[in-house]
Amino acid sequence: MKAAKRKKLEAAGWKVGSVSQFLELSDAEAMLVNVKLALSKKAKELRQSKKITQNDLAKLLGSSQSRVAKLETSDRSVSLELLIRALVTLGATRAQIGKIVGAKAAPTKKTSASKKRPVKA
Amino acid sequence: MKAAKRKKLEAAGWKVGSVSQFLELSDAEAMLVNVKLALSKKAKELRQSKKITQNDLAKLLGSSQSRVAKLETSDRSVSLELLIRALVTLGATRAQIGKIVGAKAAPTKKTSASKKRPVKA
DNA sequence: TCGACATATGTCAAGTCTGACATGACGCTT
DNA sequence: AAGCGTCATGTCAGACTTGACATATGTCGA
Repeated sequence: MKAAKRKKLEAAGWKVGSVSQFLELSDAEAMLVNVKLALSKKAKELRQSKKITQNDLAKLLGSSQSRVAKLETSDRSVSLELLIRALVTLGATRAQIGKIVGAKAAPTKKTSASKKRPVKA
Repeated sequence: MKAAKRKKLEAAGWKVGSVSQFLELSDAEAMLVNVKLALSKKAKELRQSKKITQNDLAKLLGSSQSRVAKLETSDRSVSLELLIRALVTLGATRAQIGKIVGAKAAPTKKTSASKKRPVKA
């Protein structure tokens, strides 16, 4: 990296160096995990309050019971998009979803050993 | 679908039938498009306010300039996840992101002919 | 106990997203 | 004009996500 560029980045508030990228990424990653957790929790609550089964919701979503189950247990294999589609389908408004996303994570409840990466062994 | 089940769903507020699923899905889909638009707009603003280039951000994200460009132009091929990673990396807080997600869509500005699906021709 | 239902977990083929690369367009500075 | 920096767009192999299915576990009432 050229000195001029480095200077520019530092001026913008970056600690330039290989460490920075790593830290920023884990920040974002951790944040995403929390958001997903909150969203899936809400999805489960909403579905249950509507008194419909995972299978019912799956049909409304054009998906399957197993995916809805994974959705509600925050399985690694569910995307943010699916989570939000589920919430909207369950009647959540954009404002409500925004509120969940914006809410600070609850004071680190023992988030039992989150499993490691091998989505595809 | 058995009558009992249908009754249960209707009680929960669903118009049961093939139409319902379709409507719910396009609802969710449209909402997601709007949210993505808002997020990418914000990402571009944030990056520019930090006076860094797409390439700089790409490095911080562990991605590439082209993907950041697609990100900022709301290309169909960018996920919500990437958008949010970018925002966090740019320093946005969870609350700020939640606010964007929750904000109602601006009164339908002429969203010039959004291209059709062939992500992969 | 059995059967029906609801939910959880594993697997997989098919579809989607990603980083990387190539290239094009535009504006500046030299 | 040529070179450079910045951003946009197309393409592709590899990684990830999805719906579907099989199967396991738990619950409840007959």
